Amino acid sequence: MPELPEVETIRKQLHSRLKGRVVSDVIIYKTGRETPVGKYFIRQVTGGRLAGVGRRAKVLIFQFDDGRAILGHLKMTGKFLFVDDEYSRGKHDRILFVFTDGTRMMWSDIRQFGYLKLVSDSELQEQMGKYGPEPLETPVQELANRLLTPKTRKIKAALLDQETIAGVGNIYADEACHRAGIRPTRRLSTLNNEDRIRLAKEIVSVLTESLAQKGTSANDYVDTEGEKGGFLSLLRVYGRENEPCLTCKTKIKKMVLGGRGTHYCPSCQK
DNA sequence: ATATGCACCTGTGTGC
DNA sequence: TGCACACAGGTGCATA
Repeated sequence: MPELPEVETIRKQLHSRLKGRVVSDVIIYKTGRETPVGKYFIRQVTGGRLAGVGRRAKVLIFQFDDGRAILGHLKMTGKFLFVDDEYSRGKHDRILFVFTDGTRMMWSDIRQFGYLKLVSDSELQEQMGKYGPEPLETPVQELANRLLTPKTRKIKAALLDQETIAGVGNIYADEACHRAGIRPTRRLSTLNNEDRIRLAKEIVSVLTESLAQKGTSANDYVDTEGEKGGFLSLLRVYGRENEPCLTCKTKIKKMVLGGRGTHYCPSCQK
C-alpha cells in the first residue's frame, strides 16, 4: 500500500472533493473480515455531513461534523476512486458512497486487507493517539530522538514501527537509509546523534520529495482519479536489486529483514 | 519486552 | 500452456 506520501495525496483529493458533502447513499457490494459492516453502518452514515478528510499515520479520517468519523486504511491494495454514474462495478469494488451533489466514491481492495470503520470522537482520539509523531509536522531533533530506543532494535524495524515514527513504510524506510548512508540491519545503539539527525532529515526529505510527485506506484497504487504517482523513477534502492548504486555504481543488494524485502548499497551504506 | 514467523487475501511474474 | 512458488506500499497475532 500506500505509505505517507500516497495516503496524503489521496487525502488531499478526498478532502477537496468531499468537504461539506452529505452522504445520500451507501451501497455495500462486499464486506469482509476487516470491515463487517451492514445495515447499521448504512443507517449511521447516511445523512452524515463530512467536515473534511484528515490523515494520521497511514489512516484516512473521514470526519463528520458531529464528531464521528470513518477510519479508512488501505493496507496493500486499497483504493478510493471517484467514479461517474456510467461506471460499471469492478471485481474488487466493495463499498460505493453517493453524496447529495451526485459525487460517487468507490472503495475497492484487491487483497481485502484494508478496513473502513465508524468510530466515535473518543474512539478516534484514542486510536490515533497511539501513533508516533508525524514526520512532516515534527522537528527533526524530535524525530531523531525517537531512534534512541530500544537500543538493540534493527533500524529498519524501528522505521517500520508506526509508534516510533508514523507513516514510513517499506519503500521509504529503504530509501531513507540509503540517503543517510546507514545500513538498515544496524542496531539503534550503533547510531550517534549525528547519524540519527541525518537519518531523520532524510526521512523528511524523501517523504517530501515523493509527496511532490504524488507518491510511488511500484505495483498498483493509483490516486482517486486513477493516476499513478511519479516517484518510482526517483527511487535509489527500492526495486533496484542488482542495478548499480546511483552514487557509487556498486550493485544494489536485496535481503529479507523482518519478513520484508530490504534494499541497500553494500558499499555506501555502512 | 523483543524478535521471528506467519496469517490475512489476490494477482503477477518467474522458472521448470 | 500448465504448474508451483515467491513475492507485493501493512499490520496483528502467536510463539520462542
